Amino acid sequence: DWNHTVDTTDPRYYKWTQWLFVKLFKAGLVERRKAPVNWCPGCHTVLANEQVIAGACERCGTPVEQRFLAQWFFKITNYAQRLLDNLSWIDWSETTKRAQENWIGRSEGAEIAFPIARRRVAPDRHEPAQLHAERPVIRVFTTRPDTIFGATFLVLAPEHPLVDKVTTDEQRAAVDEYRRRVASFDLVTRKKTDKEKTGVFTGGYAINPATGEEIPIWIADYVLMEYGTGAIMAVPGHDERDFEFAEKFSLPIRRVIAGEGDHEGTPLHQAYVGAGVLVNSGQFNGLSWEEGKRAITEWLAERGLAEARVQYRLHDWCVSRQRYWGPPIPIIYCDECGAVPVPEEDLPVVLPYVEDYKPDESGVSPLARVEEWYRVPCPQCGREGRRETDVSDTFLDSAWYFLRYPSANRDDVAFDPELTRKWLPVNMYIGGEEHAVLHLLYSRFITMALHDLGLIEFEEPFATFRKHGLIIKEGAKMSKSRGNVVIPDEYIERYGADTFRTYLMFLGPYQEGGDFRDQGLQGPYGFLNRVWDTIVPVEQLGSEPVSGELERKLHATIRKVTEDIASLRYNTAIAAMMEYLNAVREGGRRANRAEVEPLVVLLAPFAPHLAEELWERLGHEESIFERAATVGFDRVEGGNWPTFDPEKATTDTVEFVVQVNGKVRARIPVRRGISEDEARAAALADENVQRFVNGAPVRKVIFVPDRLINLVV
RNA sequence: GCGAAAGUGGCGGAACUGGUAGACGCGCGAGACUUAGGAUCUCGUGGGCCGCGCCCGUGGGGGUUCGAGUCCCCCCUUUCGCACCA
Repeated sequence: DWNHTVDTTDPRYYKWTQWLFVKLFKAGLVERRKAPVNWCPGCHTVLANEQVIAGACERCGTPVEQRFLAQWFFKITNYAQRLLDNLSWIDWSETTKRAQENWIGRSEGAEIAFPIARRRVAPDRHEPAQLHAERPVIRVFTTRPDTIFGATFLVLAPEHPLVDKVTTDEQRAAVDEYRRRVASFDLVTRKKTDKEKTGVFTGGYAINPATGEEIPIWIADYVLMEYGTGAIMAVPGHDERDFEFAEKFSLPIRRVIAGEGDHEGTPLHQAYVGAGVLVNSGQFNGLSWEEGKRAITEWLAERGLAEARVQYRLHDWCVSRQRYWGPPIPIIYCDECGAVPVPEEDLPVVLPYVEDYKPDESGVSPLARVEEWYRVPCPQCGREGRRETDVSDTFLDSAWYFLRYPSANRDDVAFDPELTRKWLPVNMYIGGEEHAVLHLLYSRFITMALHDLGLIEFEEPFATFRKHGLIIKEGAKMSKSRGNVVIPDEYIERYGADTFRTYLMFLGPYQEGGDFRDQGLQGPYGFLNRVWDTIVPVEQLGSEPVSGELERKLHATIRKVTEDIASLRYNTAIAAMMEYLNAVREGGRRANRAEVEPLVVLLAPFAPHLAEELWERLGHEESIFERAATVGFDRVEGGNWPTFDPEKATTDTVEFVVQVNGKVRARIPVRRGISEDEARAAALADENVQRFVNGAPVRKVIFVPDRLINLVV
């Protein structure tokens, strides 16, 4: 519907994107904070986690670095549990749901406090004073509190804020050197799982709250600052990564879980991560690991040293970008009032025209170079203020666009409540799988947030989501560098849009994509031409009604096409129409009008131009698309061609396959609803069957209603 | 490493809840019509003995069943997600 288009770069659209930002800001769902963020050196901007694909920028493919910067975040993590829970009832493809599930990454465990020990004193040194006073703690997150008696050391992420505090003078140089090295890696290098473990000892110790032992504190880059607390208790006996680390640096490995056939002294040649019973764990010995988890967490919690906790892998959505293109973030900074949202009546904040729009290495947004634009008074106190010069992520634009369509022509509201109630949520959404954790996740979050603000009545934007497949060319992924990109215009010029479109639907299952081959266009091209040749000139069409086998075939085709369209099986829908046309043209006979008219209607969604033209030539005033919208075997109202009706359209007889000892020997017409005995008699009456039974006694009859009779002799 | 999906003619792909494997299309072969055709039409087209017919055939091996592309177990291969997430 061309009267309802949206353009996210139009100020009349992004005004409402900014409005949305302000709404969420006022609801406490937006926050500016300093945090480790992904920096793309190619685009000169920060990126959200979802936009880092295998360590590289989603747009340009440059490996991403980590930087510690103040940025705007949407608190999507507040919705982690709901985003996860709702997956159980929305009708989405399993793979997409699983991708979101993995991305949200819920794990249950405990956060445990390990008090930092007084520094072990070398004989000729004094303890530094600052470590005595408070006994600060290192908090770790673990999913295996049951293994705490086996925690023989701690590992901090190199960026962990307590690293300085625990590092001793002797180790200072080594620690600093290691941290520098890690900082120089991009994320691809850092997160490689196959590289050897590295790390250094800080010189500091912590107290294992379960055993009371002093255990060494290390830093290593396999511990990530952005997950959990950025620190782990290492249990080498029961964690593969910790085991590898302990082996390399000769740290103690202790068994605290005994699997089947193990006892407390069974040596560990690799981490044992399976189920089992607690050993070497004091009063908890003998508990199963599941019981152990609960009991140990409770025991530590009583002493204020632990807390059961759910951890998500999902992070808050970093929405600031240092690009030029994008809606300016509608915030004004004021020395007195802080970050003040732009009042709704002042929206949109229009992107200024600039000559030099390219971001640079400095990390400062291009808008920060436009002083006359960013210098504005504070909307609250009127004193000198400064606009936020970052723009918002373009994924924010698309996270709510579906709400805008019905209200696209309204400048007074983002989306009209009445229209929204009428048209949304989206019934069927079809898109690429690559958006599983980008667009689809963001849209769900925004929808939930708007729901909670009372602005819409539903909390899931897309009732049904289906992914489309990827189309490859001659067996290879299309790419500009390979020079095998399909340019539709070239094909449309040669074969027409109808052929091109029909071929795309025909070349494979829609949800799996397929292989685009130039020669393949011949099929649909010939088919559509044959449709034309069969119908034109219309004066020569016969006027008899559809009858006999062809009538059955027509009903079956209407049904199949209808069902296949609904289930996105376009390739078989088209095949069914081809089959039907072949039957109509069988032996070069003249087609009847009643035989071809329904075909034109069925074809309309695939070859609209052809169908429209033929429909007109067949003498119809009414648009084919109005007609097509009413077709369907459960939705036909009137109409002048036969329609499929499961009650009426069935015939009395049906062809049975007759097998003798499992081999097909005959096909016989049999009345519907026949009994097993009657079937047996009918089958035995057949000459061919008699030949194979050859007088032998029938020991068993296998009877599949409406389908098959198998005589076992 | 974890998870998921998929392996069917020369090719893209059909086959509903187990019931004549290869629909439909491409390609190929033969023929017709044509001055000609890369247009159109007709017929043929999984493999083998190439004769009715029979035998063998859905990645490999086993199993369940009267009957398996379809269900179960093991293996192989490919593709796609996630990936040092504690």
